[in-house]
Amino acid sequence: MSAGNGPGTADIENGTRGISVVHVSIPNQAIQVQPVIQANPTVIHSAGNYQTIQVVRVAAVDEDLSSDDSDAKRRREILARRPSYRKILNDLSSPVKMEDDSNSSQSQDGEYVQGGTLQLTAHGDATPATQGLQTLTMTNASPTSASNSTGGTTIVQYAQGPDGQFYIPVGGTNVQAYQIPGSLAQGVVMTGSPISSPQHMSEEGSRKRELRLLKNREAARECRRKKKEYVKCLENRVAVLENQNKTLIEELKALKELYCQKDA
DNA sequence: ATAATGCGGCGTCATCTTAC
DNA sequence: GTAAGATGACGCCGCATTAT
Repeated sequence: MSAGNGPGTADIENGTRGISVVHVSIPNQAIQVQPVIQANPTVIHSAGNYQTIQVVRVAAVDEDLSSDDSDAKRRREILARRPSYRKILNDLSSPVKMEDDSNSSQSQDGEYVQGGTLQLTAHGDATPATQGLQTLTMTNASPTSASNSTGGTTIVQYAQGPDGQFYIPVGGTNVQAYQIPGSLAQGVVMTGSPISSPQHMSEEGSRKRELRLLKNREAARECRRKKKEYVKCLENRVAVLENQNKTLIEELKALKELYCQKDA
């Protein structure tokens, strides 16, 4: 859909689940861009003499969708779960690429940093580590992680004993038994005795659980970070639209005055 | 000084989404 | 269909601010 009224144009793309992405193009001279908005390339794309902003439109609960039963169902779906931030950001055609496991994100100063899901990379000699600690790098893990962190990258130290178990130091002094299943530790060559007995099975189960919790912990942190970023993005859009609204109101006022003068 | 309150972050669980 | 990732919901905790 496209609407061209006066100096500006608007295109609406139907997104998923009641979300529409509205592309609004208005002349450069009709918009004053605040620095904070310019710092966020997801908001404004410049095309010649026009600035294009995108407005996410989320259908209100009672809006339009309530026309029939299928719409009611759709509405329930919307209420049940909003689309993921990844999806929303993709819909916005944002430079914030959320592709597969290589999510990107925006840092506080507007710079985009590489981020994403837990990515384990082995460093050093991955042979049985009775000779010392090995490290795993977790890309874009939270700085508040229990492990050592440097600017979005968390280093997890571990040691592998002669029994094939991996040990992760806890609190710098304690060493907690922790075996990383081979299928889950990407890029890490796992050695160790085969696990078959019921006791080993239960140990394996609890280790799997621990690993799942660890990964989910990291995922939750990442999700919160993305959510904050998303909210920040929306706030920026609000600022843009308020500014645009103000400018248009002033323009309208000026045109009215001009018209009245001409009429008198 | 201390209780009350609000806020933000965290860990976990359950469930949904996505990729294969 | 399944495994792994993403995210909403919940409860907990620590910290800052405010009221008493």
